This record gives sequence, C-alpha cells and structure tokens, in this order.
Amino acid sequence: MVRSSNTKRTIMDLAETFIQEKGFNGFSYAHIAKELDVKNAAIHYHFPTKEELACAVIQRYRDRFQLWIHNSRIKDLPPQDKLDWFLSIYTNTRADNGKVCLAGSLETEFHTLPDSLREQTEALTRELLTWLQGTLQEGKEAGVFHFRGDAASKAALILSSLQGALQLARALGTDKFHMIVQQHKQDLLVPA
Amino acid sequence: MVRSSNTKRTIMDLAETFIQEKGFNGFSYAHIAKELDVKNAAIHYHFPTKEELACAVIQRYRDRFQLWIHNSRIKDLPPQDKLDWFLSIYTNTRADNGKVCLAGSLETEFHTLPDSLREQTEALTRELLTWLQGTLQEGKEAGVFHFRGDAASKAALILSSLQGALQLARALGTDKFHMIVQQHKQDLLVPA
DNA sequence: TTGACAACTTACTAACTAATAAGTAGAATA
DNA sequence: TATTCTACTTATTAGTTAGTAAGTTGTCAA
Repeated sequence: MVRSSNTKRTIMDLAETFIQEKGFNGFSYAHIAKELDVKNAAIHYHFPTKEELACAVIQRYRDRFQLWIHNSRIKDLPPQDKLDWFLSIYTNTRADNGKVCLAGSLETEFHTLPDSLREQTEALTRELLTWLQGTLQEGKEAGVFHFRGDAASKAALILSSLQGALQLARALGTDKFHMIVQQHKQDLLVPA
Repeated sequence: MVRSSNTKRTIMDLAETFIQEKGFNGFSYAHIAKELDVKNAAIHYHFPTKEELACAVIQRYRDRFQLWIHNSRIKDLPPQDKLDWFLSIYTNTRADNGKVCLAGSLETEFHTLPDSLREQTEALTRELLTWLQGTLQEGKEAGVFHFRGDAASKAALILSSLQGALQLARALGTDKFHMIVQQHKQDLLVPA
C-alpha cells in the first residue's frame, strides 16, 4: 500500500489524545478509524487489541519523559527552571483542548483496566513522582524552595494537585487551573 | 409487588458506587440489575435514562453536602475541626474500596457527558470549593490557618489535590494518600 | 517477472449497550 | 369484589463494541 508507515504513530497519537480527552472507556477503534479514514480492521492490524494499543501509548509517554529528564537541556537546569518546565507540561496539556494528564485519566478508570495497563499506569505515576521529589529536594538543599516536611510528601501533594487541577478546570475553567499553579509557586518560592 | 420501595434508593446507591469505582462510562444498567437481582428493564422503570439516573445521584450528593454544612454539628465547629471533617470525607472515600470522589470521576469523563451531567458536575464542584474557601478564610482570620495568597487559590489547590490524591492512591497505594493529607495539615496549621 | 510481504478492505461474529413496548402479579383502593 | 396502580418481567430493537478470517493491492527484492 501507498500509505506511509507513520500510520502506526498516528494511531498512537489519536489514542493518546482520546485517553486524555474521553478516557480509556470513552473511545473505540471506530473513533480512531474515522479520524484516520480507514476501516476498523486496519487499527487491529497495527494493534491487535485495545490493551496493547494503550500499553504502547503509555510506554511511549514514559520513554519520552525519561528522554527529557536525562537530556542536558532539562537535567542541567536550576531547580526553579526544572519546576517551571514540569508545570509547563500541565499548562500545555490544559491549553490543548482541555486535556487531562494521562496518569490521572487512567487512575480514574483503574478498576476497569486490564492488568498490563494498571502496571504501566503505576510505573508512569511513580516515575513522575520520583523526578518531582528529586527536584524538590535539590531545590530545598539549594535554598530556593521552601517547604515543611519531606520532599516525598510535598511532591505527592503537588503531583496530585496538578492532576486534579486539570480535571477541576473542566468544570470551573482555565483560570482556576492557573490560580492553582501560581499558588504552588508562591508556596514553594516565597521564604517563610 | 412485594419488593420494598427503597429499590429506587438502592439503584442510586449502586450507581453512585459504580461512578466512583468505574466511572460513568465504566458501568451499565446490566451491572446494577445483576447486583439487585432484577432485570435491566426494572432499572429503566425507576430511571428512564442513564443520564437521569446519574443526575439524580449527583443532585442527592449535593443535597447531602448542603445538609451537612448547614447543620450545626458542622456549621458551629471551629475551622480546624471543619477542615478535619472535610478531610475525613476523602479519607473515608479512599477507605471504601478505593473509591475516588464523584466530582473528580465525572470531570475526567467530562467531554463524554450529556449537558445536564456537566452542569451538575460543575455545580457540585463549585459548592465544594465555595465551602472550603469560606472555611479557609475563617481559619485565617481566626489565626489558626496560615497560608500565603488568597483563600480562593488555596482552596482550589487543596480541593484539586484531594481529588488527585484519591486517584494517585489507585496507582501508588493508600499511604501516599495519607502523606498528602498530612502535608496539607502541616502546611496550613504550622505557623511560618 | 515472479513471489513475498506490508498494509490494508470486506465481511463477519458474539457480546454488550441503552432503551422501548407489552404483558403480569400482587397490593391498595373504591 | 372489581378496579386501579405499582413494580416489575418478557421480549425485542437498533446501535456499538472488540476482535477475527479471508481476500486484495501496491511495493520491493530476488
């Protein structure tokens, strides 16, 4: 066939978008096929099951995140700028059609997901949390972040809030999302 | 028929549980019917459409919340105890089979919901936020809560975090949830 | 030029979905 | 005692779901 070999990538792009916009249970192969202007079976050719498709999407997201945080453009940044970069991921997600974060979407449907997807969701969440915790610790030691308690708790608080803020913004609007982000920056950056 | 007239209430109880455990798109009339040991059509007799059922569930939840916050057992509490009561709602939700909060679940699927459900979700979220904001303001003025910025931002931060924490706990376990709650209490209660 | 292969389509299945219409049994009412 | 009402069941519909099997077509390598 003539169709370029990036069909597989486009399917993953669409699946990722649908998970963030409608949830794993909120889209079907028919939705993807319609967007791509192919038949349902074409999607099954590239990804035999929906489970494999979603797994590939999360794995790619995890790989992307690991690439970013180990790239010197992020790795060598001062903690404040690392935080800004991390926050910008969520801000861009909100700006992109009111998406929510992949992890948050999958966690909400957790009890309906096949095992492999639960494991991928857990791994993704753990990786996000681990990086944020390290960055908070680094910033605290450098004297640029100020917070009580340990970095693990503060990181979990911030991550949970960013996930929740993207969802809250669905009901209450984008300005609420920005209020939350600014409050986090104020809490962290302004000395006691 | 012999069956007691609380069938309608039981249907709503099950629907509420399912939304919190599986999401609106994650359960069907068949799931409810099976639990109740009746036929699908019996559910349609009480709630003609799934939309009406979910609307009734959210409306009941909103009514319940309004009853609580206007009851003197909550209304007359000092701000610290009001906060503890609010946090206990989420702690109990987590303890109850790893449920997430109604608002958070519906927001995640927001783009797939009928209009009436979106409106209910927005109203519920707004009511939760408004009460929390008032309580934070009251506590700040009484000198028992300490936070920078305005109560609106801090309330949005805490609400988003609690919603997110219930979801995070699905992937990372209940201890992460408790860490987040404790961090919030420390942030609010310990003077700068 | 033949044959293998990638990337599809056509055609289908079995299960599930929300929803409806018509019938029924028991309880309450007149 | 007859009638009406409530709370169902039976039976059915049209649409959607993930998934499969078999056939088709264009490309590329031997």
